[in-house]
Amino acid sequence: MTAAVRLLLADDEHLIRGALAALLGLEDDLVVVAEAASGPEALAMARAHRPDVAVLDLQMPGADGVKVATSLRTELPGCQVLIVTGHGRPGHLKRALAAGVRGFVPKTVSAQRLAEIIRTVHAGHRYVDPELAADAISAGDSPLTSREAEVLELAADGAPVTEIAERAALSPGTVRNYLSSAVTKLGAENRHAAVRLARERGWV
Amino acid sequence: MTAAVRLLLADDEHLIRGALAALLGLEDDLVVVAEAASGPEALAMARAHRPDVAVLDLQMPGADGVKVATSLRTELPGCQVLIVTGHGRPGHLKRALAAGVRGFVPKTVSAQRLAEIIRTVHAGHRYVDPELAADAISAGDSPLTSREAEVLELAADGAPVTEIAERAALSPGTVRNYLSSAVTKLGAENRHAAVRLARERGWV
DNA sequence: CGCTCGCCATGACAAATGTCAGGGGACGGC
DNA sequence: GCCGTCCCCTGACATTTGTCATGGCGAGCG
Repeated sequence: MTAAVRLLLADDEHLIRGALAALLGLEDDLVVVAEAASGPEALAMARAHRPDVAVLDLQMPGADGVKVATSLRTELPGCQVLIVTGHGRPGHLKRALAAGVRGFVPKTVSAQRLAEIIRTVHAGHRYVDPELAADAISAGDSPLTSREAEVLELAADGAPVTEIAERAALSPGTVRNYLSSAVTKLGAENRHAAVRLARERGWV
Repeated sequence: MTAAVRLLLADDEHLIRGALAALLGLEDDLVVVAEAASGPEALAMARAHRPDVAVLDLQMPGADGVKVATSLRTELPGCQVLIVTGHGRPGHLKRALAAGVRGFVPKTVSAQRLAEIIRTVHAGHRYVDPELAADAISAGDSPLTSREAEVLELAADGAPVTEIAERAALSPGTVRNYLSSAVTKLGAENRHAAVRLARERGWV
């Protein structure tokens, strides 16, 4: 018989992580060798235990799942990464795939299904939740240029133009122009609605 | 021996709900009699199965945990409500307690601990996570009047004043006055930052 | 009864923001 | 080399905001 798949579980919600560990541990061919509650901790655990598959939550303190995946890609090329997320936004999926993530599923799947997906990913295949994939495709690519996205992000917390200009080392007029074009491209009423839209689509 | 505590589990994330059901089911004195993935479904399940304790996620499609709790309070007075939440904001705790919720815990607790808390709540006691309680106390009460909060909420999606005025059936000038006073009270830079602050503190 | 407070409104002014029309420079593709 | 695109800026303008002063109305309270 082949050895069981060694898993790393990372999620900041102890309740979920523990429950998941217990359920996945019931499968004969899966074994949880490490758990982590934050991004940095996940990295440390991965280095120490060298799992076959890392199951990462997208939103974690310290470093999010995609960042961790990026680091793992170079440090442990043999370790496949599977991202699990509560509310998946189209842009996140794109970023995740770009980071070399092999699987991307919402938390609405059952544990049974997750176990299957883990096996799929471990076998070298990819798995992306069909619904999330459809969202990502229909949402399309971000129409924003990098500067537009950057300025929009700085505008996210409601800061006035002058402050954004300072933080971006741009002239206030330029900031307003970028903001204006971003708002137009997104079809929003104003920059704040634009920020919301961009966030929803995962473009910031 | 006494009969086992009958539980209703409601959470839109199947992964968590299933895992939780499995883990809590392992306890001798707990039995999961119903599961739901949305607010309305939770209500229907509660009516059908009349559980002793309802374990509700705070954020669910349809109706959030607090709304469900309010309905349950009148329909099934014998059913104690325990709210579980990912990221607890101070105001939510306050609203929950006002709705007659008996327990309020973050998802960072372990399943073991949750089982104990369920027993505590079923025994007629209350339980609030110490950390969340501290946050709620230090954050204090909302300084906003009801109209200020209402207008601020309508401003949340970045709508212009005229639109807010329309939706609130107020004059645009009045809206600006309320917004202005809310911004002042919260010590924010502008209304959008104010919305963020109020959200963080759970005041909207 | 007078007081305070929340509620709703108006009008006016200053400041911030959204929009438009420009113009230069860099860089890659045809 | 020319063209398109993105980058960065300027200046001017209309619109939207934030802020303030002011007033009327009703409810709760000493």
